[in-house]
Amino acid sequence: MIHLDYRDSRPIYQQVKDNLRRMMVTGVLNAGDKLPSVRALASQLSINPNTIQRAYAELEAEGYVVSVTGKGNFVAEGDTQNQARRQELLAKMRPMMEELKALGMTAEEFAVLWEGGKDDAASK
Amino acid sequence: MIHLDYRDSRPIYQQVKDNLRRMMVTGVLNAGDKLPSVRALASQLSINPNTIQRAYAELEAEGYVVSVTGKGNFVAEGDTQNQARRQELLAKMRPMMEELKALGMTAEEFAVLWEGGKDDAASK
DNA sequence: ATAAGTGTATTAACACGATTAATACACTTC
DNA sequence: GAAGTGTATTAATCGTGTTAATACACTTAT
Repeated sequence: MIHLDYRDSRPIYQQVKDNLRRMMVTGVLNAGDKLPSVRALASQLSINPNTIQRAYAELEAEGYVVSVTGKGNFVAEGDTQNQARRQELLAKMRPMMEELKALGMTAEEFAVLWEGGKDDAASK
Repeated sequence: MIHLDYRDSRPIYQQVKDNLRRMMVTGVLNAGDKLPSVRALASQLSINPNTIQRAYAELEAEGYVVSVTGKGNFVAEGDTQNQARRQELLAKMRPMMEELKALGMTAEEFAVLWEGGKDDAASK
């Protein structure tokens, strides 16, 4: 079941996306399952259908969902999901890694980081 | 010399930051050098002193600059610069790496990525 | 074929946050 | 104490992201 939190600063469509993604990853929803129609889900959550549409569209772009005009939205195959999501994350990380290289970071340091690097998080 | 481009969508303070950082990294400015005062630089670029102040403040937070009230802003030591910039980048990357782990990405795959991974960039 | 369901596209209103400005305060040096 | 420096606070402004309103296109079943 999807639950929205209006005190959360994150946009609605993002909350919907995360809810659905979690349900798909955890097996609450399985490949091939039909998702609620944009209007049905919008009505159920008392929000605009376009907001659901946006969530579905982005999930499709990420490979989690397959949309078919006139029929509905369906959960994509698991492998497809992972592949697409990986590409997305890696695309974001690549430029940062380039700069880290330029700053002299070594492959060894990076390997350590992948494990569970203990650093002070100096986020602004 | 700092040059601003008002057709650029990036904010002024960001352009100032990048200009200064580049000058420091390329050796046009060296550790210990005194930077122009916030008012002087603002006047020279015909912008508000607060904008320069913000640029300097963020560069200081990133370890590139040291500010001393009443005296001025100075270029920090090179090592400090790198350390701070690394921390910043790693802080951004960490959550992404966490998700990649959850998606089943292995240390080996990641090591390859560090080298020069050949992928299609599926940026939306 | 037509109605009722589905997803999609376009446009506009709205709100919030980032950016910049205005102004006053605090410190250092001469 | 005057003239330089950085700092803090507040407010105005402007963009952009988010959501809504509405119309369009496709599929299925009656």
